[in-house]
Amino acid sequence: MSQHKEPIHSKNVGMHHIPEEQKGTYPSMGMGRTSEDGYNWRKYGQKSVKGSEHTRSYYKCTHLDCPVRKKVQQSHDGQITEIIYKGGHNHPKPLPSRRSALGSTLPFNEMFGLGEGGGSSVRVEGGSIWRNVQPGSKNDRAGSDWRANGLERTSSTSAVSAFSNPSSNTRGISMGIFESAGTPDLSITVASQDDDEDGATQGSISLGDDVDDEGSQSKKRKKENCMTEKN
DNA sequence: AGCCTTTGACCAGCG
DNA sequence: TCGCTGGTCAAAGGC
Repeated sequence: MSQHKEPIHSKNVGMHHIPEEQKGTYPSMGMGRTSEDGYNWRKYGQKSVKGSEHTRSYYKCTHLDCPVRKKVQQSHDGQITEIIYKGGHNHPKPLPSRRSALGSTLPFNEMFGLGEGGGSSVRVEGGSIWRNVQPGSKNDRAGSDWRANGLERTSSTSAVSAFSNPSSNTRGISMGIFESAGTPDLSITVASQDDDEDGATQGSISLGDDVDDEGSQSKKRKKENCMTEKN
């Protein structure tokens, strides 16, 4: 498997500044089937894109009916330059006891290197998109791109502003939520800092109704209902 | 025994 | 219409 793959790969999302905790959280899985979001992912493909400058890996949520797919683009350094989620989970997070749902407890900002301003961008297509804006970083451009893409493919109600006030985003995390076909349940939550019990993780994202914590979910749900008024 | 990773090939969409 | 890129599937191997 990927037990002892390349250590360089294992840090993926963490970029360079990986807290020990995170390292510990990522025992030694090459890329982790359950990484950032705490879900189980199965790699189903890999391709070199952009002249082999970047490698794009394709992951699928291993859950039975979960259509969620994830694209992880990383440079030769093994650094994740972009993570793209497609769709939303329609199931709760798998229990950590199952196999390796370790990332479930990872701070959102850390798991993507947001806290450090690594430079990786994460976006969620087919439902919600979010990323960290890193002024001065190469991603700056990507930012525009991302946005364009998001709007492009999801020209629905842009609840962006109504969602999370861009002005109060803790670490410059801008996010937008869009409704898309095929993603009935999708909820994205950004715990700025004043938010609820997400205190443990200053930034958490929940795609689809998956958050395991019910408490916070209740609150979140309210928000979600406001914007993702799917039903 | 089961699940995941890896690699190659094939297909679809776009320029 | 041809070529290229991106995305997905399937088979084999490994842990």
